[in-house]
Amino acid sequence: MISSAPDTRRRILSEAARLFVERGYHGISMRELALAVGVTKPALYHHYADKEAVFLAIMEVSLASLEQMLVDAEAQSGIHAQLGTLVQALTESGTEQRMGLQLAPELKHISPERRHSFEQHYRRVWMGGLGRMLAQAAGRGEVRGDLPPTELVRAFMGLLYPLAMGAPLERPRETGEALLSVFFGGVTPQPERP
Amino acid sequence: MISSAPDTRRRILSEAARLFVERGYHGISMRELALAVGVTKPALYHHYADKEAVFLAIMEVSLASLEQMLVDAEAQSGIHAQLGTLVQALTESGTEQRMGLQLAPELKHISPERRHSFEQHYRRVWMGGLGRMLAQAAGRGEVRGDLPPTELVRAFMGLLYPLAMGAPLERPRETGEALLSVFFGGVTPQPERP
DNA sequence: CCTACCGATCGGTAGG
DNA sequence: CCTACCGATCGGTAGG
Repeated sequence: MISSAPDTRRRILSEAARLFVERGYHGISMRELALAVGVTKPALYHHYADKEAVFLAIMEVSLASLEQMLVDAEAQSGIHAQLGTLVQALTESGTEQRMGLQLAPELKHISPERRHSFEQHYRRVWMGGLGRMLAQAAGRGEVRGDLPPTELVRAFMGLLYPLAMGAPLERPRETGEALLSVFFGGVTPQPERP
Repeated sequence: MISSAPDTRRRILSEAARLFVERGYHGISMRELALAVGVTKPALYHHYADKEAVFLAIMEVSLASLEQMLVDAEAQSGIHAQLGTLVQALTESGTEQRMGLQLAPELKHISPERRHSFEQHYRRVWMGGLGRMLAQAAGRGEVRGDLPPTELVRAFMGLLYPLAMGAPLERPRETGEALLSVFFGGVTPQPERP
């Protein structure tokens, strides 16, 4: 006889992530989540201490997924291949992997102690990882050195925003390539460069 | 004897905007809002039919402000001056004018009919205005013609994202200029261009 | 004493 | 614009 606990936990996180993205942290109740999963509400509390624990578990899983994307990207050589790999991973990944980015603004609803702890982790992994890649690229002369790495990270994260947020894109791959092309080359025409 | 109703309405929107940005649509109650404004809860309902009406009133005011920024920007000649004017207006404007951008994701909590009506208005004014400016610039050869205007708008709105969202920036003017510089020139070094 | 739940209800608060 | 409330639902927990 096999325990179904791990599967139940997985289904809780999957349904909760979908509902949190759709309606926000305060937009769903533990009752609705329980109904969507197909268990009773007290059963949710058996698996997760409270609503915040459910939310933070989703964020941790998603952050681990983003971290893996960063590792795969950094294994490439050259900033073009690295960010291309990252953008491709983001556009090809299911909704689940992007949810960390989509749900990040909802962290404001989590109690300060738990929020700050996770935010530290998030910033270190995600913004830290991007910052490292861009700073090393600047060191190799592959990107402009006149802008602080912070601003480069900001610009790149801004360009990634349409890939993660809002309604699903019609042609995510093409949009990803277009955004990356703007990030590297800008929108000013450059007849000299083919 | 002067009626204080207009002032009360203004204060309701001001406090509500602050609270909605801080804690999200479902994160504040009409009781909290009444307390913050210094009126009773039923008094709120005297001025606005319901919670959604308060939220949508904030969005309409903010969209009118964004529309004025677009008008001022379009009066400039050349896409550089136009977007520069727009970014400067965004970074110099108080928090109030940016709230339409910050609160846009919270529209998902508004009932479909009222939401769709506003979203149409929003898209026509904001994305439509940006699209018009960028398409005309492409027609003048000031921006790349190989990317669809939709993608150019997406890229620009993505770059604007850090200006509006998240914690207030330390040096908004410099960040605005850096983001605009990436939008126009990209991050690839161009030794030939001074 | 464990995992995996159940039906019922707690004290408070939501929008109106 | 107030006091005084409503139907319902909120996040979380009781005993078994």
